[in-house]
Amino acid sequence: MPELPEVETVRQGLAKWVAGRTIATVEVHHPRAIRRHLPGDAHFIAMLQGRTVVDVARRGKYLWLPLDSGDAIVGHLGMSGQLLMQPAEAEDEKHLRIRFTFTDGGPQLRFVDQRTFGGLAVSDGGAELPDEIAHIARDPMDELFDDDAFVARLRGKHTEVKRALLDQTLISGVGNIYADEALWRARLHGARPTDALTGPAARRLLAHVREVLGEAIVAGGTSFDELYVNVNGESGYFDRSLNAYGREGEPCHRCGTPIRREQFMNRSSFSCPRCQPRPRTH
DNA sequence: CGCGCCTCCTGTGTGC
DNA sequence: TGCACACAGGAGGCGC
Repeated sequence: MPELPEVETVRQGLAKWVAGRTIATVEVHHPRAIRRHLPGDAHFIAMLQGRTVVDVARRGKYLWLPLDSGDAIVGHLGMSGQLLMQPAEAEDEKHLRIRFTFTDGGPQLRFVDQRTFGGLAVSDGGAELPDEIAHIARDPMDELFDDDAFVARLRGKHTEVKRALLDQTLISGVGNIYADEALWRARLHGARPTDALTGPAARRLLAHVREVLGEAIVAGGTSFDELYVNVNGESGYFDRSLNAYGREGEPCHRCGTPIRREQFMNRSSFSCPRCQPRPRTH
């Protein structure tokens, strides 16, 4: 499930393989793959053909490819999206949605997406920061992320701490897996109310978020199945380092208590019953 | 306006 | 063996 470390791994691969190359052709194989782009496929294609990719940028779980035109390709992988570099002769993937070829005749860029929660769009004049991403907060790996402002906003919210970590307008890039991992490291239950967190506790949590994201980037991300791979089709190996996510019934790596699984926000949450006691409810 | 629930989508695994 | 259903979950939209 692509979160910040997986998207950053893809970004690095794309930067290496497509920066500086000029787009020759674009094929759209599925209508849902083009997101929020009202003018349609023809316009999407026309704005991209003949353009040179200048760079590959990321904020949170969003990627964008600034073009020499000043526009940008904006992408989100959703649940199952992949951006793959493939030789022209490679067989089409079952869920191939968009294909880019380049004027140098080298490897193609393919957007492949089983569940079609992901998609690409063209952002008019979005090379610097696409409008489509303007509402997304900076992520904690961004050197301009404001720790003080984050702590103040977090503590000012009237919600549960895991909900806040998943709020991409507060802090971006954290999804279900890394939220659970950061909460485990911080010894906090996800249902803890944000307005009851002390400043130091909020700062410790942020430090743990940053630490787990950093370690996962080094590992190339977390792959449970074939749905997340880098641009060369390779899996990340951070799943070996997980302490909470997906470990229901297995011993906590700190205290040995079996990890519990709870339903939260219509999805699974994993935590240690002993290290992360549930807050008292009133 | 803040908060939280619902929905989109498809392949895989499980239980009867 | 086959069918029904739960599950995976990011994020936009909408209702309270």
